[in-house]
Amino acid sequence: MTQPSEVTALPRQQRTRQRRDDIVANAADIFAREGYSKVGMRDIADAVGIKGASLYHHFPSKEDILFAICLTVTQEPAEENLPLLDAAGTPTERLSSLVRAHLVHLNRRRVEYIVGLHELASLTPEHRTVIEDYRRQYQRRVRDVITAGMRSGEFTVPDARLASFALTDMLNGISNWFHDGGELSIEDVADNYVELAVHRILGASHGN
Amino acid sequence: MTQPSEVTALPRQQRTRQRRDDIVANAADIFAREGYSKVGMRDIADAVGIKGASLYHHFPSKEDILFAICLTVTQEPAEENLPLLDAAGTPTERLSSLVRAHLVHLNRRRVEYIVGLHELASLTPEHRTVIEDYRRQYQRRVRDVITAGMRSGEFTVPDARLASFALTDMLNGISNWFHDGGELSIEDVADNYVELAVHRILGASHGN
DNA sequence: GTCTATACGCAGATAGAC
DNA sequence: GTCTATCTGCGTATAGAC
Repeated sequence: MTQPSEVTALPRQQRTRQRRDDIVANAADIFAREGYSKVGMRDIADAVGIKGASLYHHFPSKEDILFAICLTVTQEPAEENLPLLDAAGTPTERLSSLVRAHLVHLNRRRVEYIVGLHELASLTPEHRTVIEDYRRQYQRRVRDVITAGMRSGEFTVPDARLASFALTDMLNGISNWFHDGGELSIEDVADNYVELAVHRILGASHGN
Repeated sequence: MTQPSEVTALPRQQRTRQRRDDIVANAADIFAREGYSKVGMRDIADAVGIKGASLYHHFPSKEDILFAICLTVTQEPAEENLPLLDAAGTPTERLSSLVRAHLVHLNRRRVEYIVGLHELASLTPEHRTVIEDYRRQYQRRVRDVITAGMRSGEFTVPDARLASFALTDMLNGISNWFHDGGELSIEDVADNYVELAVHRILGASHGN
C-alpha cells in the first residue's frame, strides 16, 4: 500500500527547504558585508541565481529573511546548547561544554552572528520580541549555572549577573574579529576562552 | 583697538557648534532606538525643532551625521583615554585607569556607543576606514599594556591578543544592557569589571 | 517556481526665497 | 540659518504569464 503522493512529498519539501536555506545563507553573507539596508532584493536574488520577484515565493518580505537569520543565532543555540547545562557534571564542566558548543556554533554560522548581533533594529517589533526572548532565556540559563557554581563553592564571583554578561559579551564578540584560517582554530580559541572565562573570571579550579 | 568682528566671531561659531552637537545628540538618540535606516532626516529635524532641509546647512548628508556619532565613540576615547596608558604607574594601575575611564565615557555617550557599534556598515568605505583605524589603534594599545604587564610579571595570560579582545568586548558589550538608574551605578560596574578583567583574567595581584 | 513588467511610496537631497 | 516646495531615483513589492 505504498502511496506515491507521500513518497514524493518529502523530497519535494526538502528541495524547497534547500532553496530557502540557500536564500538565507546567501543573504546572511551579503548582509554581513554590506549591511542589511544597503542590500536590495535583487542583490540577494543575483547571488542565489534567480530573479528578485522569485524570492517572494519563499519569503513574504525582506524582513522575514532577516528574521530567519536572527533565529539561527538565537533559537538554534538555545535548543542545541542549553541542554548541555542539564547534563550530568559539575557547574564547571557543564558551563565549559556550553562555551565550547557556543563557539563551534558561532564559527559555523559566523556571518549569521554578525548580522544577528548588528541588525536587530531592522526587525519588526513582533519579530524583535521573539529574538530578544531567546537571548534573555540563554542569558538567564548562563546566570543560573553561575549561581549554582557559587552555591557549590566552585565559583567565586562578586555578582553572578554581571559575570554572565561579561561571559556572553566575550563569547559573542568573537564573531567580530575571528576568521577561519588564521593562526588559531576555533578550538584553540575555545580552550583559551574556557580558561579565561570559567577558570579565571569565575574562579573555578582545574580540579572541578 | 577692539575689533567687533572678532569678539562676536567666537560666540557665533559656538552657537553653530551647539546646533551641530544638538543634531548629533538627537540623531544618536533616535538611531539607537529605531535603527539608522528607519530614521528619516525629517525625524531628526523634528526632534531638533527645525525642518528637514535645514539639516543640510550643518551636514552634507545623513551619513555624515552617522560618521560624527561614530567619531565620538572612537576618536574621543582614543584621544582622552589612551594617554592614561602613558602615565606613571604599573601596567595594572594604568590599565585599571583606562577601564574606568572607558566605562565613564561609555556611560556618558551610551546611545552613541549603541549606534557606533551596530551601524558601521552604513558608513561609506572611506569613513569606515577612519573609524576602524581608531578602533585598531585602541585595541593595539590595550594589547601592548597587557604585553608589558606580562614582561613585568604582573599579568599571567596565555595569549595577549586574545585577552585584549576579551577585555574590549566585555567593556563595549556593557552598552547593550547597562541603564542608568538601575541598582548599580556605572562606577559599581567599573569596580566589578576591573576585578574581573584586570585581576582575574589577566591575573594581576591586588598589590600591583 | 520562476519569469517579465510595472506600480508606487518614500526618503534623501536640492533650489531659491526670506 | 531656516524656510517652503519640489524633484528624483531607488527599492520593495505586486500582477499575471509560462
